[in-house]
Amino acid sequence: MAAANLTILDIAKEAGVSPATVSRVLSKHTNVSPSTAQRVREVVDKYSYQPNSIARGLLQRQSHVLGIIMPDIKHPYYASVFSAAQREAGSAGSVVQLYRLAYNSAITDDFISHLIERRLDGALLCGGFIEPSDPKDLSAVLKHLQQYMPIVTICPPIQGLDCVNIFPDLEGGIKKEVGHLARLGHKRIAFIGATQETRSVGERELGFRMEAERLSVKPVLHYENIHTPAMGESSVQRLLGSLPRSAWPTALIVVNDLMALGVLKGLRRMGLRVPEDIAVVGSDNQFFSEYTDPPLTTLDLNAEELGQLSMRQLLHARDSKPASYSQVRDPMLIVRESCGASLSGRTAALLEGGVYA
Amino acid sequence: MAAANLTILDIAKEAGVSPATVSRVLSKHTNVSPSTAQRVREVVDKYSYQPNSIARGLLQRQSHVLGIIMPDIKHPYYASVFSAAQREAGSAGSVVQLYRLAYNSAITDDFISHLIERRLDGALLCGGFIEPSDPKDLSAVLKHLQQYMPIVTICPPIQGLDCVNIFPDLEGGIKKEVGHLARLGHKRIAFIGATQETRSVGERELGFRMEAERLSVKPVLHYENIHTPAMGESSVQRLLGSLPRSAWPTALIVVNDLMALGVLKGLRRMGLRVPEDIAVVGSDNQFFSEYTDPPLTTLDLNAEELGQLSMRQLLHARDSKPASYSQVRDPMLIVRESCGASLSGRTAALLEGGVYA
DNA sequence: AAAGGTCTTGCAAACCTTTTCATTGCGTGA
DNA sequence: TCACGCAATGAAAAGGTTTGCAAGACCTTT
Repeated sequence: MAAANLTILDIAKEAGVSPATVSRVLSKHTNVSPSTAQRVREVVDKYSYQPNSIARGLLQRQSHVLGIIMPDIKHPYYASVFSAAQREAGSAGSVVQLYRLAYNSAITDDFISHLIERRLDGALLCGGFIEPSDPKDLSAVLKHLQQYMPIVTICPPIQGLDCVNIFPDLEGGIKKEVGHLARLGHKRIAFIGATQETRSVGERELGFRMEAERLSVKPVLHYENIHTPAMGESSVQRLLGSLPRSAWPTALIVVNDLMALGVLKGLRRMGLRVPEDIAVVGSDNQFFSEYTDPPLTTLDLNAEELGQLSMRQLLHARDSKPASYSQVRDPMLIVRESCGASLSGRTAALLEGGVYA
Repeated sequence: MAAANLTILDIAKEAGVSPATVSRVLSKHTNVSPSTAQRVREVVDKYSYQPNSIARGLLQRQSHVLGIIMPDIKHPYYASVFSAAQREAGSAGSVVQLYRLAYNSAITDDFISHLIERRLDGALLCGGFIEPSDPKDLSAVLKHLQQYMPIVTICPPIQGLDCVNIFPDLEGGIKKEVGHLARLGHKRIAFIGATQETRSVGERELGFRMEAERLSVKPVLHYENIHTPAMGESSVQRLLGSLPRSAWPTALIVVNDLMALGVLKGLRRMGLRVPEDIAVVGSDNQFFSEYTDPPLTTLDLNAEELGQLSMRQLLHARDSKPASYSQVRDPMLIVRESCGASLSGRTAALLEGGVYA
């Protein structure tokens, strides 16, 4: 297949110079006379020679390949992170590889081995990794990986692991939502979570519990196995079905907008109006959230910024530049119509420091 | 960073054998005595040694890396294709890299050079690439790439290019939709397209025109620049705004479900009911299409199958196995409520050979 | 007992590039 | 004119693995 497989040696011979000179012309053209450079370039063009980046990588100990680990590229959140990270890497002349780590599977040594074997320049770990039975396992495994390449995590901080971590403050975000709903008069609020991404769901739940207590709002928790729209649809039916109407929550906080999409449909099927009968808010603003009926009040996590920033940090770390830092991003409340704040929306949004869109 | 950087030589020395033997133990353990193998494996485990796949790649002329070229991983269609392709590659022990080729940019020699430089094992080209001014350019550029690696395309077939091509029959798909709508009594149907993905939109438009003529349905064409939900929203307002009410189409075929999402919102904003006032159908069933209000009648392109199949073909080609073939997939009409067939839906769906979901 | 196998292992080449070091040639300042 | 510095170039090593070839060891068969 690789029919035209000529090497730097062939080019050198044809141009009547040494391979070293060709290499110099092709990379940083230092100390090579214009006439020679010209001649070499002509031969290179003539045969449209492409240096073999594998050989280069071997010598330079840099593959210019970054790994991105995430559970599901089809999830819009991950797609956004990935897209931004890819772009950032690309503009630095590097390329990204996707490694899938399923939602409910721990990071095994085998998995790590794959990454090491590839001699990646760095790894971006994105996703609320399941906390293994012994929390030390996770950091131990990742520390092993760290001996080979820099890593940056986009998930709730991992205890005992020293690396750049960039993640939104989910706990604070949910508090904003609870506060917003409480201010609209809701006294009984339910949280519909998913047991899948243990750690990121946990942060949200914590924020929910704390703020609910602080504001004397009665919390109702409900969990489903996975977070798909279908699960959202069935979960809301199950939740409300299990409660006497008098005990129904008046507002629903859904762990992510994908499930909220299903929740909205479930409520529609039950003949309930949103937000008149029950308010619904999501929690990770996706492209479709603006187009649901009614448009979904939610939290913007700024996934693109997360991806770009973390990749930038990873590249810095690879080039052993300093400036590595960890930081927590502040999610922004986006008030739309599903929370019932339409009339006083602008005011309410202002109170939470969010926007009314 | 790569602190623990020991080589096969170190392992060989420690185990008291030659590097060749270590290599043999680690790969296909052919002809190596059990006791030696045991000893080597112990040392490997002790130091948790990982062979350098870069060095291996150099020698074997196989990188075990496949490239996937697409315009936008955030688009659910591409995400699905990518996801399935990644999975398929992964189960064959290979890894995928994403290369982004923006919607409106042609495949340049520079771009191709990048791929060649990386010495990929193959490339998957996914997306309705803009036909360059001279159609021969495209196939010429790709033929150049083909000299270095096998390629598989997931787009309308490219004239003059001999490679495996897997793509749904968009033309036929739209015909099914037109037929379906005509059967429901629609006489004036509009097609809302996007000028972005010239070739795949073109196929759809062709099917639309042909079938509209055959069935004596009056077609109305309308184009927008890019296909985002926002564009869908504004486009439908512009389309209807430009026509006297008496000339309004009674049904809208939207080039993809992302835009249809916006169209639905635009109609809602104009106070029009779907499907009572105007019917809407999409054309590439996405995860959210089932959850719109009303649920969207659309065409299922089976993106996952596309991704899996094409990657499988690519891997076959890499291993120079025969069985390469091109094929056109038949999109399936999914009748939901937005087309107004809810009552006779099951029947109508049957007529088109689709499903009623 | 000799000849011929089979199994195991090591040697060394090969993969293709980059980079250090040395060499050559030329110009310049003393 | 001599010595010195600098620009341009080449030779060769290095990077880590795989694999063809050959050799050695051990066993079987006649």
